[in-house]
Amino acid sequence: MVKITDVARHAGVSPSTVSYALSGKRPISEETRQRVEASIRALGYRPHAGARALATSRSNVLALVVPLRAGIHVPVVMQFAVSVVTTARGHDHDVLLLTREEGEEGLRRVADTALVDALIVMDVQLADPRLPLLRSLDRPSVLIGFPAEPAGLTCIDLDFKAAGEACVDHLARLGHRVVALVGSPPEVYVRQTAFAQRVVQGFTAAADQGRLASSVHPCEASPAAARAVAEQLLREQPALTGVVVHNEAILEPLIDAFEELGLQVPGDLSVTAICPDELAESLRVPVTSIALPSGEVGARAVELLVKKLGGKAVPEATLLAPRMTERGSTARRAVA
Amino acid sequence: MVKITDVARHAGVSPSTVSYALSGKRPISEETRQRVEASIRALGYRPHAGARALATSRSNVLALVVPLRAGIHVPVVMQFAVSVVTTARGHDHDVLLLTREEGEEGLRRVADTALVDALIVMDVQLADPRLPLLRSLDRPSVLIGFPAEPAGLTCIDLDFKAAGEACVDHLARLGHRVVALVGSPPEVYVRQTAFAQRVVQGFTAAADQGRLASSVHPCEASPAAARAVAEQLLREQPALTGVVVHNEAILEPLIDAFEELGLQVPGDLSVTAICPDELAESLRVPVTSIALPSGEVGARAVELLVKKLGGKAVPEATLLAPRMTERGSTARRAVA
DNA sequence: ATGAAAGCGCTAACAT
DNA sequence: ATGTTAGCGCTTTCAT
Repeated sequence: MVKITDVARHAGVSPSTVSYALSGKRPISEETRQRVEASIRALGYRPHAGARALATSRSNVLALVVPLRAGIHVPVVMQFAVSVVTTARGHDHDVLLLTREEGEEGLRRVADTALVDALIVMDVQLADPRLPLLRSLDRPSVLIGFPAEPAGLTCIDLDFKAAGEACVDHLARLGHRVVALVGSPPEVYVRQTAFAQRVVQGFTAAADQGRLASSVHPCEASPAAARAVAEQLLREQPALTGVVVHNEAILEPLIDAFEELGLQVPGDLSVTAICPDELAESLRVPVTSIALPSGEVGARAVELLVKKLGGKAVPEATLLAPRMTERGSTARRAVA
Repeated sequence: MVKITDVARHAGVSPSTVSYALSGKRPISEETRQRVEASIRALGYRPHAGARALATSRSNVLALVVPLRAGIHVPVVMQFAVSVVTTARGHDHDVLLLTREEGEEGLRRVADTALVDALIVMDVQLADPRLPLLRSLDRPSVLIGFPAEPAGLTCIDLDFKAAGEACVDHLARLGHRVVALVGSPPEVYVRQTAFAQRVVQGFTAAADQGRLASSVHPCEASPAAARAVAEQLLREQPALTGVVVHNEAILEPLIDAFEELGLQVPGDLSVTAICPDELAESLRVPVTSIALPSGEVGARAVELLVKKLGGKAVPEATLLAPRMTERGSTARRAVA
């Protein structure tokens, strides 16, 4: 292994000069900088990550904790992870992948051993058991999603409440008076995952304010469950003309079920969703939707973390405004 | 930060005793071990990862290079990654996530800086530009997939050739005489991704040997493309009764298209696939399939790597035998 | 503008 | 069975 002293000898300078030439933390004459850089290339020198971490107490590694449980749409997690890695690399950091299964002990481990400088935690629940730990850790973190008590933590997410509202407002503007929210699987609500709750809040609030009749229906991630919900809605809410779907897995089967039950989308029923744009675009009936901007959230999360690592203050809460794209699945309510 | 000398002082022993108590690399009297462990807990001591890496030249971190390109089924990648992380943790290792976009320079970087001890590379192509680098690196690696020239490398994957054969054999045994393979998007073949090619080889070889008429059809990952292929097959191969699908994204739309075109599955057409079990199970018509065992491949890859790190020899090639599960989508050919 | 040298926290000879 | 100590490779203070 070629080390900094090898480079120093080859360039005829001291190790510290090589170090400073690399970091730019003190002025180096143009001439010696050239010689040092030439030697580095000639010898193929790479600073040893562990040695550097030891000397600087910085590993330049971020931890990313991903969920892998029922009811979470996998491509969203993946896209998020990729965007975190890409953005982190742009700031000279690498990313250590942790699963949620490691629990609090896992977070403590990577933080206390100084394996990582900071942490990004996905899939935050309203009362997340990891919150006290994250508050007490000596390393900064960013949460994806908002817990019930976000004080003292840095959180970022799509503004799901606003997203729920935007869907209802869109439907109301098109003249719809009876709307339903088909949501995530029951376990997601039982777990009190924040984002699912917030959609419900926004949906309900906007419906109440606009004096729409509304109802909420959790739904398992299976075509059969989608079919069941569709049948139930037709039976119990015959006046229904607007549906908001917040469940990637059943968006397509649900629309299929409605059509098989004789309802045209958007002729008889307007459907809008909160889901990744790629999904909304790819369906047989392209769906008007609020984008789930996983890539942007990931990138912003890393940027927040890098700022915190640099000692800069960052806002505790970052809510990304919902962005709606109209596609073919919503239309003005047909007047009977 | 609490360090090993703090623990030593607190326990009234030397730092090396603490170190050895932790590693078990030399005998410690039961009594002092107790004292040391008590002190460790009392102080909440965690060895500094960087310091340890510097002293041992082992970071206990594995690199995982994931693809994120068109034509790759995301859940498979994710499941693989999770299984790698879980298995690695079982061997006291962590996982650094790299995207393929970092290229050879990225691999060289994490290897030469000693950030990682070893590498797992997914989505290997027949003539992968990273192969020479991986051969020359001073750190062990395991490839997921087989390049054209695997000599000197450790590779593991499902035996895709055998999988292609098994599908044809299954169909042949049911009396089918004209079969088609609906494969991955064209770009996957153009890129010469090994596994796609091998399915074609196995499919074709088995068909030729069994004297079945056969044809191969790449297919984009869109319902429209699936529909087009279905129509083309009916038009050009009216005698077709058996289809092998190797393309997760279009398995469901393709079956839908066949049925819309008036073909019952499995009454008129037997369909078998190479795909994750969860997908095959979840369809309206559960599909007879060869499992894509991402979890097992990930776990085995880590185990191979850990063995290599331990200085043990491992086989260059590991081919996982295909495992077929019969579900509702294949049946004996109806005799006209 | 550059060099010398003292750590960073841990492990593993080399003692005893 | 345990202690002493010399590094591991790098950064950064302190000199000059």
